[in-house]
Amino acid sequence: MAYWLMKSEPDVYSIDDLERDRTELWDGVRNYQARNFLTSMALGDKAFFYHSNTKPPGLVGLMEIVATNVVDPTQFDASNKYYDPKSSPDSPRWHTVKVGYLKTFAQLITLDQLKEIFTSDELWVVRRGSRLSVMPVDEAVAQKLLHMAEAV
DNA sequence: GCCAACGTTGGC
DNA sequence: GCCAACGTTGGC
Repeated sequence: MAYWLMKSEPDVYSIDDLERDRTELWDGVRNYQARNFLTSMALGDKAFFYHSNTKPPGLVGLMEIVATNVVDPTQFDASNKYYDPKSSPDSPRWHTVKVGYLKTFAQLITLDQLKEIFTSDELWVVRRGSRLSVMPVDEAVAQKLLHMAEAV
């Protein structure tokens, strides 16, 4: 089982929204590196939910991958923000996963804390200028994060 | 609101 | 295939 980190702006979709919805299709990723990580996810993998573009940014909870290699329907919808005219149903360009809610951390693990504890090699999200929205998290790093999330 | 980082596009 | 222009992300 692998661990991942997935970013979302809470104004667009937050951990509270996911808690309410229980599961959600993670649509709208239009970056090839992020997409490649999405397609390499397996059922039962877990993902840290990261709130970006908010104060303060950081890890807010944990999700589980409940469906893999799902064709992102927004790519075919001309009225959608994520419409991709170069993609076709015959050979869809964008695949994603469906995530399920596991838990909300008792307290946010802020980006500042992450920067104090991890190097940019250990955890890509602390890398300056990193805009990648989906990334792998090393097993040892994941265990540390889970421990931090439980300690109050 | 600013701006650095950086991915994508398109002219050549 | 290069690279300038442009658009987006996301911390601050």
